[in-house]
Amino acid sequence: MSHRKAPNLEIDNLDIQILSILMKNATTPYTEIAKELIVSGGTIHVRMKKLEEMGVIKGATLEVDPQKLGYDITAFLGIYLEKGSQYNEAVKQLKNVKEIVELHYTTGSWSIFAKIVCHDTNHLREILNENIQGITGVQRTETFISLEESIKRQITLE
Amino acid sequence: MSHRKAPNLEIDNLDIQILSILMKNATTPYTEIAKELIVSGGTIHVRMKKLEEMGVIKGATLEVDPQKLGYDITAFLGIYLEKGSQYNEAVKQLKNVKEIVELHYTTGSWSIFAKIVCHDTNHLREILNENIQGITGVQRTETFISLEESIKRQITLE
DNA sequence: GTTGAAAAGTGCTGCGA
DNA sequence: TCGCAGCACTTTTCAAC
Repeated sequence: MSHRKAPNLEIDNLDIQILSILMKNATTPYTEIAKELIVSGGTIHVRMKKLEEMGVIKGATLEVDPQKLGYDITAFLGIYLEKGSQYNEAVKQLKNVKEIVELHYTTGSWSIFAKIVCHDTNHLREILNENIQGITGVQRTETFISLEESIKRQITLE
Repeated sequence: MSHRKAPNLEIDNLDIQILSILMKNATTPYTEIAKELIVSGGTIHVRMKKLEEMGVIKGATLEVDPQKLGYDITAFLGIYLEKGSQYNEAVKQLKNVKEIVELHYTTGSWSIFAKIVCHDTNHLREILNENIQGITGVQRTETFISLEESIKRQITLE
């Protein structure tokens, strides 16, 4: 009887521990992870390959300090749409606003909730007036400026 | 006359281009970046070292898909404090709530604005009731659940 | 500051258990 | 399925421009 063993699609404790280490520092060498978890480097490699194939790992990104690059203002925008059905079209246009780094379709007061990073308050006003208020279906917006980011981290696994 | 030359603390166009490439994919080899920008691998290394020393680079993190790890709910919380002066103490306690991945001190309706990632609606309710409502100074909270994350990216440099 | 190449360290692959 | 060992590649260093 033919019996093809599918790659193990379960995520076990070892996988979680590997991910936990790399989520904090993606440049940690496999050999160091292996030593810490008391397995071989090859095992780390196999597990990482599995996790990539499963789509659990979306990639590795470099974290930069926006302030050091002249981006001083982080703000949140609640956007009211005339009709909920305009969501897709609005998102399409909002994708062109490079200062928007995160955008959600949310329950509650607003249809759209966005996080935006810009140089200063003038820059923020420009984006609001010129790029966002002009989008089809956008009724009005509420802005919340972040005065301090006290927590910024990834989810803690398990 | 003693004249110590400080390391060049300016960020030029080459630095920006290097950062842009690595912000999309932190695993891009230096040799490949060098080839693309038509400089040597050594130069990339020197620039990266400078950017690290300047604190522009905060680290590299592995991006995972929370849903594939059983975290299905992303929500935003607006938290009202009785007094603004309770902020520091509240943050200290909120840091222990592992499901909170981002926390800001904001202008507008709320004192605190948080992003939270959890398993399901029950888990969210648990955190709200048991971990957040009990914190000193927390008056009430407003919850916005993300039904769809349409944009998630880093700032576009220059 | 940049280059190019040598040295050190890491990631990858196949065989064996 | 895991671990070990050799090979390929990348990062790091350094003398010279």
